[in-house]
Amino acid sequence: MDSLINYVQKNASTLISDADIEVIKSCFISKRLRKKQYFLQEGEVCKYFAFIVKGAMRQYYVDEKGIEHFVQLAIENWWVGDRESWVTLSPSKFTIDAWEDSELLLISNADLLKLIQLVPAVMEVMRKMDERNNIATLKRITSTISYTSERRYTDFSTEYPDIVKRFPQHVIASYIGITKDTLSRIRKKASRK
Amino acid sequence: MDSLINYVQKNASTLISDADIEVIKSCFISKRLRKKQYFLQEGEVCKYFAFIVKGAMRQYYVDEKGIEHFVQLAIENWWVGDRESWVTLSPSKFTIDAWEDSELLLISNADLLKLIQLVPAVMEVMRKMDERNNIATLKRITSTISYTSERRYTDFSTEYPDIVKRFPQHVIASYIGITKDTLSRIRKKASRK
DNA sequence: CGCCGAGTTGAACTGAATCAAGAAACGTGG
DNA sequence: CCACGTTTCTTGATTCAGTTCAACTCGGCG
Repeated sequence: MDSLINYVQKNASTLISDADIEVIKSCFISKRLRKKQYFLQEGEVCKYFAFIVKGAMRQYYVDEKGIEHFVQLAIENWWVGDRESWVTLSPSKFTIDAWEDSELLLISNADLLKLIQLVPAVMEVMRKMDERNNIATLKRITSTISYTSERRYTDFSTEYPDIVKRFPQHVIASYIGITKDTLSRIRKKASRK
Repeated sequence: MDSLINYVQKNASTLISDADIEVIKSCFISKRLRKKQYFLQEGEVCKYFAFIVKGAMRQYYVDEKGIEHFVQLAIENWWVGDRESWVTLSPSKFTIDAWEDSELLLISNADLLKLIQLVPAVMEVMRKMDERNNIATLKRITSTISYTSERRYTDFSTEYPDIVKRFPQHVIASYIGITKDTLSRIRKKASRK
């Protein structure tokens, strides 16, 4: 729990009282996942959004040919979940699983809405989370529609070196929208320098 | 102004009082733009986020070769602006201009933060806006990393027919990450049915 | 009328995908 | 701790989707 409280405090502009800390804690559910375990399977409703205390999670879409497209990769102090399914309680098109043994803190949309009312600082923190998310995804889109795959990879690995270290190459490749074969060749080319 | 108030009321779960409406109105600045006029030029700070009362706006990134990559297209009842620049007051990498004569309602980040404090319903509305934005951009990413350009175009034009109608083809092409030539061929192929 | 931005089209080219095969790394159970 | 199977990564040959470039058309609009 501490890392969540830390995260909230770091992103809030005011000091969080001990009473508020207790309220926040009471809204989350702890969950542990082993590597390869599912957090969400395609077709299920994403009842909980998760704050990652420890571990690494992958969110992906499986197309008609059965190919997995990784749309989000998340590690400690990030959030993971299918926002659309979580908000609308509709079945998800995505699958989310643990890539490392992970510790999560779960919260339902209803509980988060309540929590936001009770502790205004949480509202601020969530707004900032959304804000960062919006900014980051727009950058990702700019990158995919503007640059070559080589440029996308070098940009990504300098911006998120920790992510690149913790997931296998074929996952990174999929995330930036290329095949593992192409990424292997890009890396080979880049290392000859 | 009415369309903004409408937008707020539609997205709020409680009734907005007349007093609140006055407060909201007082925080926004009206602005008219003629077709082709800039709202934001690369290198400037995006001081204001804009609610589009009427018109159509384009946000794009110009790469080293001088090619424009359209990252956002917006019409009535949407928001436009460079979120990162607006929040951090750093120079923007994007250009935003009017594609039709437009009427905008502008607000600075500082004023929005104030307004959120004064009128809690606005907080709720902004959160929903962010939420939708996050969901939509993740869909866009899923689409660009998973599908062929043909599929991306048909999906986009069924989901946003109004956008497709109001912007020229080469802009739409850039938005979905292909060249105007390719889009022209895709459309030709699709019409032979 | 003349010009300019938008769209179309063909031909040549190219970056990346696909397919297949082999090497390396990894982890799990005996 | 070794052996075996699985997953990951590499590499070459081929194919293909999409780009590039240039020429031409069309439809406004000043």
